[in-house]
Amino acid sequence: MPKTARLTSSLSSSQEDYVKALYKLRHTGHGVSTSELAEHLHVSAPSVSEMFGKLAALGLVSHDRYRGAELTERGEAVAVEMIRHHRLLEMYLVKALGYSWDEVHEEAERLEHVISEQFEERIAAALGRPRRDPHGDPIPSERGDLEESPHTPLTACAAGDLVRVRRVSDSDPDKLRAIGELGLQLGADVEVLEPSRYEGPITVRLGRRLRQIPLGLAREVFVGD
Amino acid sequence: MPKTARLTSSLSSSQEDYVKALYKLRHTGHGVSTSELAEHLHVSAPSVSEMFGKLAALGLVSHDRYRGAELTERGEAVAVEMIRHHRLLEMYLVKALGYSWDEVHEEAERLEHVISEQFEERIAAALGRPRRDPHGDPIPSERGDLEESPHTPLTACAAGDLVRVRRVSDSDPDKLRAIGELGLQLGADVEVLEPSRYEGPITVRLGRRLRQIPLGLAREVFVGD
DNA sequence: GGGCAGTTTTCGGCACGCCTAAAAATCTTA
DNA sequence: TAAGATTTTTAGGCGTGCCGAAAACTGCCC
Repeated sequence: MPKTARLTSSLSSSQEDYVKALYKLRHTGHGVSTSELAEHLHVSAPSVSEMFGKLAALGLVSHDRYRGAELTERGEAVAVEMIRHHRLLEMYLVKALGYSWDEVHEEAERLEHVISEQFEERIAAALGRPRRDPHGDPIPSERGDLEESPHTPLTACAAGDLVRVRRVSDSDPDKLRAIGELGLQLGADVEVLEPSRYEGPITVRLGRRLRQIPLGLAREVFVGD
Repeated sequence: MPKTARLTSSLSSSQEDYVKALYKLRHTGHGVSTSELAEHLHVSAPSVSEMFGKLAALGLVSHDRYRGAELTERGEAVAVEMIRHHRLLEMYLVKALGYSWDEVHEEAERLEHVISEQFEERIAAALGRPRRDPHGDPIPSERGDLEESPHTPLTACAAGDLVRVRRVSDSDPDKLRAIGELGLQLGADVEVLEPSRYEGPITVRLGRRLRQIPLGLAREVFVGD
């Protein structure tokens, strides 16, 4: 049985970005709308409409005209492969090259489109095949299995809750940096002293220190036990 | 004094490839010809002609119509920056990720266009700021200084010469692999027993072993003392 | 110095990925 | 359910990087 060629062969960076975005937005009931994807990728609706056609022709997307698009099984496999690249790269940049968690996204975003399977394999091996990236997001296995991300936001905690930081949203580098400076590293133990009131900050205990976590940051932090 | 922005900002991968090629072929007396560059890059002459215009408009190239093109000082700085990226990446792939010297070129070729200055700096630091890449080619300094490559081919040696392998041409991965398998690593001590006769192999002593080096491989190996 | 070979540039065209404006379809709601 | 609002698609255009064919130029040789 010949080893499967990389799924992403012959896709352009743009196409890969569309596939990734479709995966990220897939929650949306039945298909991702043109305008939703356009906003997410900062392109116009016609650009998305056009790309839907191309990706459908490639068999990566099923497109109900005027309704929305969804990844096919093959499209999903491509997306998961891209996510594996991205998260492994982020982990490698942090662990091997000393990047901070707010610096990795942009670099990984560019690298993920050009690395070979060999590169992927080598950094995975060098890292000891990690299961999570620096933000706590799960790294898909080589076979494409992908766990779910922790999803209880710190804002959902009640006074007295004892929780551990499990994941931070990687959407905004500035917020990531701020969260890091507050000491909310992955694995940090947090006791919630006072939940947010009137959109104000959450008061927590972190080790011996008390901290006020602005609501805007607390929403980016996800916890578990 | 503000730090100079990266010279390669806003250049496309193609443009960077043209600049690199112009640097590589620069020996050619007065300017590189359209057809020479076209052949080197596997594109048509019209494509090169067009790109000469664009690079000239960017101030990276000076173009004598119908005569040929040469890098300007700025163009040369861009080329050296690309070469620094490329050679640092090759070294990193070998030293940090276990690539062999015949596997690195292609990967570096793709990565060099997308890495940030931060990435460059981090891998340079991780490697201890190496002066040579895995093939023995000099790595330009951050300031753009570039030594010359060793250039005495093994084929120029006479019987009895005691030399050391200093550089191997990185142009052909297959030859590189073959050269490695013969034991001609960088730094290897070689005694030339019998130079090539009638296009036949060169006989050398490598440690305790005698080796026949086919002429096609010997031409890729450069030596010094 | 004129012709001719070979090289270089111009011209017209194609695919890609993007855009705006306009047309078509769908959704909403009175 | 029909008009108006919204969304999506089509149409037409632009820049990049590539191509082949044709025109323009250079240089060499008689």
